[in-house]
Amino acid sequence: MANSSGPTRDRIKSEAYLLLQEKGLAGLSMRALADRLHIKAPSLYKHIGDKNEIIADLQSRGIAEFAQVITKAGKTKRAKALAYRRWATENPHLYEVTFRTPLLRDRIPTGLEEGATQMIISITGKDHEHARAVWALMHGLVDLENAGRFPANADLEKTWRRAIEMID
Amino acid sequence: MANSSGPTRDRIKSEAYLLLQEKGLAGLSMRALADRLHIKAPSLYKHIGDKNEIIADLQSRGIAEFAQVITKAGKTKRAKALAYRRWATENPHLYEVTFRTPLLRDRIPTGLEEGATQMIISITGKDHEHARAVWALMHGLVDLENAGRFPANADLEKTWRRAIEMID
DNA sequence: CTAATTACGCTAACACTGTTAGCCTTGACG
DNA sequence: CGTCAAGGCTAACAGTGTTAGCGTAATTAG
Repeated sequence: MANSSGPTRDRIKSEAYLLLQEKGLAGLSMRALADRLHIKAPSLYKHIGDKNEIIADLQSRGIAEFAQVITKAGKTKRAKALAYRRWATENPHLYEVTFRTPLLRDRIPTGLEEGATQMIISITGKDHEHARAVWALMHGLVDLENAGRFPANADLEKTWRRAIEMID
Repeated sequence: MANSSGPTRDRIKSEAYLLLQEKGLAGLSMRALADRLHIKAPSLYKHIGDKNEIIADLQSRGIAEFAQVITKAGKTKRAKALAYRRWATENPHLYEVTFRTPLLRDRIPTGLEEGATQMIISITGKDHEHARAVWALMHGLVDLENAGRFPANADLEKTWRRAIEMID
């Protein structure tokens, strides 16, 4: 048929992003993605190599978005930390694929990961190791919260306040 | 056949534990588990309700083991923290199912989760919120390390030292 | 002791996953 | 105008958890 508006690689990846945000990582199947583009799943492979190419693209978008959000947040550590939490909470699926899924380093643009790391270091104002500990704290809080690890009656506002005290 | 040594529910769960430790969560399929017990996958359902019953049991074992290990570790915060890391690193699959998989609260013994929480609180010596932040820090470090999130040249010893400074 | 019931194997099947092989039509280009 | 690639398609494979239904061996009831 060679449809006049056949999905290009970019169109597929954009639609994957929307599908992820709506249905989550578990809902992001090749068939569901193909449905949205009004083609059949095997046809996707005329444009992309495999599903990991899509995952890698989503991770790239996630890292870039994340860097944007943190950079634009108020410049205190507290503001940055709360922006981290806010973004992660509002984009749980993107967070999952970006920070809870093995990073496909070979398939994301070079420098992207390093750039995000440098940004965190510039915020903490100290060395790599300190920055990593701070990142781990933020990530741990988000991860445990998103996984429903904290009891329902847990005071997360207060928990984050405590966490921010630790890094200040 | 009604095999004289037919697998009881407990035997299935124990074998699942071994299979998890050997092959990881992805390798823990009902068919692979059945193979080890020399039966076919559908026969498992004569003894257990569904796979989640197995997952819940593994989570229970994980929490119990974890509590044991941390309790028995030296009594300084530093010793406890290093024991946390050690256990997580040596049992990555059990850690994954216990702390990276949604907790099946309805199906684990009552009090088990709360007991583990109390233990952490007793170590930090402060309130629930502080304990949660400390836990999040440990978990975040382990999670990022296990997911290969830190660059290959990262000095993780130093990172943990920094983290321990934060909670002391 | 026999009859009935329960326990516990089995195979076949369903709906789902990512992915490959191979076919066919359409549009572009020499 | 013929050739060829682009990009659809269906059928299929191996894997996942799970259900239905069958058959037989062990246990229990009368």
